[in-house]
Amino acid sequence: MSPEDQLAVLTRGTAQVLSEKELLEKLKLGRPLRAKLGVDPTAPDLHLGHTVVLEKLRQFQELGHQAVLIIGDFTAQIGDPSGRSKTRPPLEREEILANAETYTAQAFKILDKGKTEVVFNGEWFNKMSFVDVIRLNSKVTMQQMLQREDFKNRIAKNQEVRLHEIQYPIVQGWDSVEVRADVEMGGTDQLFNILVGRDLQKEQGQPGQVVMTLPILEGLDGVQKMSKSLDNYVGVAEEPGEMYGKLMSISDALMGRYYTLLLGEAMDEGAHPMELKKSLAERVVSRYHDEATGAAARADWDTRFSKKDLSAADLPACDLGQERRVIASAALGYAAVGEKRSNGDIRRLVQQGSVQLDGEKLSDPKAELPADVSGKVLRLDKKRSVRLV
RNA sequence: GGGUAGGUACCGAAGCGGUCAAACGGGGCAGACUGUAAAUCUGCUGGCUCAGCCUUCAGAGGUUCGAAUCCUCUCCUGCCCA
Repeated sequence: MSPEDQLAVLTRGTAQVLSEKELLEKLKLGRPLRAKLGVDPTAPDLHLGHTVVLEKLRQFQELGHQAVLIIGDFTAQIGDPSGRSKTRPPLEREEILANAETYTAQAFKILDKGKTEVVFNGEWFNKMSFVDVIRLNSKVTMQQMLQREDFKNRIAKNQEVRLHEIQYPIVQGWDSVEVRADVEMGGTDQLFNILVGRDLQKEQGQPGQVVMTLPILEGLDGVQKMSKSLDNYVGVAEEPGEMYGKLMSISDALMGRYYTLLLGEAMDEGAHPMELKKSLAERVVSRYHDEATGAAARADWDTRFSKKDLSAADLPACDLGQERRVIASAALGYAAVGEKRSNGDIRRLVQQGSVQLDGEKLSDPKAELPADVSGKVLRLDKKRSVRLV
């Protein structure tokens, strides 16, 4: 593919590219470009928000370029302040390594493993002496760091900014020098960090990397960015039903965004919003599982929620044993779906009519279930139900 | 280092000796309505063997019949000055 055509593909869907002209020049070099993406293994699950940028990296691979995936095992110990209004807690080393493992496994659902160079940035940072660190710091000015919006805002609001946080962009930037990146991509919140990398490269006599940012995907709440720590995400490794259900819960206003950023296409405004949402959910599930699973998730959802027919749905089994007290039974139900709830929580759900046996509200916490419950469906809340054994 | 303002539940924020498991707002959860959307109304939102009991208001002591509220020390944060 000609450099011009490649440029058209690569810039599609991006938030900004600094600059397209430079990217074109690099493409004309005729060698595979080194396209860098840094990920922070702060939690084990990759979610749809990450896929926006991973899909872009895959495009680079498809065009014959070299993907360089940097696992920020070192940076995760600092905590990226990007987009944060608070200091992020750093992680324990073992936790980070375990997370990194799951992370890469999931990233290869999108990336071509054979064409991806995976590096841990601890490789170089763990070897640095304190003098090296000070020297690295000398390449950047305080004023540059203070230009950054997150810091500016926090300072304006009298919130703390700790010194380790201003190291983060410098450290991430140095990664670009180490891997000699030609292009670095990231969410729009990474603009500052990526620019620091570009400056550091120039400082070291390398050509500066092209900066490519991609729009940030809003989380299920439709307001804040999708993030593990805000628990508003859909993980790429999640169960089909879970994934489908989460996608169905997004607001109509959000759907258009998901269509463009996840499916890479414009949403058909004419169709019924619910149809659009079902189709979005089905396609995303299909992508991370397979077509048949996507269709099955949709069919299951239809019986469970559209037809409200829980009896036919595929539910987790739950053996109550001799237990018949309502609260204790519901607690066993939650255990069966892998959730922990306090008795107070459950009592509340019962009193408010959320807990139901075959569609009948069990609103008295002191009542007991009938002796024979086998085959009956115990509904716990909107999303969770179990089949009693 | 000096001065000063603070540290209350998931977050923000009242309370400043008893009637405080702690107002109010946000968030979250549930019910009604629905398309597991939005909007709206209602309820709940520390734990438990739940009409009662237990553990909380940065931490440790103390005063008091009684402390989130008063005193002492400690830790932490903001702001101003150096």
